[in-house]
Amino acid sequence: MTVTRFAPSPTGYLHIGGLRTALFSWLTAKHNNGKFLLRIEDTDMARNSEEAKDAILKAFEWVGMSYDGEVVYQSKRFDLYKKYIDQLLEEGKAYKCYMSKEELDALREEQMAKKERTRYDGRYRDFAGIPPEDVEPVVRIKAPQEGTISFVDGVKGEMNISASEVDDFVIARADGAPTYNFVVAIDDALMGLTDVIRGDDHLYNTPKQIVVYNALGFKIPKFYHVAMINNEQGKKLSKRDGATDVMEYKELGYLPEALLNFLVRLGWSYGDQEIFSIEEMIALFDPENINKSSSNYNLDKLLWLNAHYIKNKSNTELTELLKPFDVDIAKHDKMEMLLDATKERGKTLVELADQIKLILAAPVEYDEKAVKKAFKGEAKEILTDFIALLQTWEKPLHLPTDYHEVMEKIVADKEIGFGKIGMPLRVSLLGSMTGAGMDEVMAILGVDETIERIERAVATIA
RNA sequence: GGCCCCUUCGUCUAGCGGUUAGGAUCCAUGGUUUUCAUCCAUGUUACAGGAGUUCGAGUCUCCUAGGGGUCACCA
Repeated sequence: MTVTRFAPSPTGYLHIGGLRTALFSWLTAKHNNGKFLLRIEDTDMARNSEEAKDAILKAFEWVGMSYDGEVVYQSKRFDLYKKYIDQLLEEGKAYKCYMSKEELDALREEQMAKKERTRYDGRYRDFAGIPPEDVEPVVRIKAPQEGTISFVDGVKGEMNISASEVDDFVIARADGAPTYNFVVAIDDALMGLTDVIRGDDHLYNTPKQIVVYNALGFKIPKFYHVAMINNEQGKKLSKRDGATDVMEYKELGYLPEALLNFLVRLGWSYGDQEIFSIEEMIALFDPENINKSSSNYNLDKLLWLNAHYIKNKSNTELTELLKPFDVDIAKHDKMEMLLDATKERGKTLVELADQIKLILAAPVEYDEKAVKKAFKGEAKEILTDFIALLQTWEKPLHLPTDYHEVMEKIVADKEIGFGKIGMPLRVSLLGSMTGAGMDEVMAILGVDETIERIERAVATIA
């Protein structure tokens, strides 16, 4: 059975790039009817935070990616790691290193001066003498001293790393706490991982982890190293480039399905297809098709996808989604009409909410440019006549088409173009030059409110 | 600096030895619309550079350039 995982360290919010690797892992598991596990990498007590962990879990909840079983916390598994450290020590596959920090620093400086790669020189690997008393030892694992460590990466292809690139790295700190590369290998093995999909930045951890797998006799999973997401300029994504925290997207009015659709197409594709429902992603995703090269974040595409998903949401769903954006129209008797008139005009829920607010609340001020363009010439006269026409209209005024008839009448009577009445009317009702169709707006407002708004506008025209 | 990875329209990408190098987004233009948006149509724009292999190279090899990753008792 396919088992994948996402293993964040709780040092901050869930990053957009992290969400993509999580998505790839999740899709791989779902596609194969396997399991997707979540593990919190909190071995570094000094840098962890409970809030960060909660924030990550919350982000997962928002996008709807569910994990199987219980969340695994590495901080609760120290006894287990200790057992393996002792085992390796006993088997002679690991050893205590009494090198002090000062000595290590000196070694590094020397290597850097000689422009060599900085690496531990293995001085305690076969140490049999009397250890210095004032140094708490770390435990180092014996890495192969010659040859190459090879593995097939599902994204990068065949990888061959020279043994000289991997030194006898620390698996237990002086205080006994295990280190990252050690516990990752153990947990991935014990949790039954078959496929490890993670960021490109872990590529060089892989040979180290393979050393651990081999020392402990664990089965090595398949690795996939996914390239980074850069900003539009191809540089590392930073907060200056817009939202990097997944939850910010929620606040900015993005739909999780749009964000996921956007992310899945960064580094992966299925022919020419752009729109993927969650079900389609699951059905079609294959990590073997992940691109080798890094991709750039592109807001235009996200916006386009978001608009697409908003347009295709039902009005009922939309009323719920709009609530956090100060628009509660669940009980509005013209709810359907309101959304039909606006849902194609907002690329985000924020924009959609703004459109609706424009209709719900009478304008307190009129857009300056709009006034200049619309409230001029015979506008005042036309609007006044329009009010009169509405007041004396004998047919029912309920539907947009009803109001359209009134518009047609005034256009015919006064022999003017639609624009002559449309523009001043729009500014009168919404205070702006753009927005929903007039017929719809009037039908939503009703005759009384419509007339009131026009009267108020007329009063401002000199 | 050592080691490793990457490079097709501005951006996301298709392509897997023979294509007028395709799609999407963006932008522009036109149509629809009382405005805006939607929608539809049309258009501009790409194989980083250089050698080779081959009858033929975006696709294979090498070199150069550019970009990125990594070298912790951090994850």
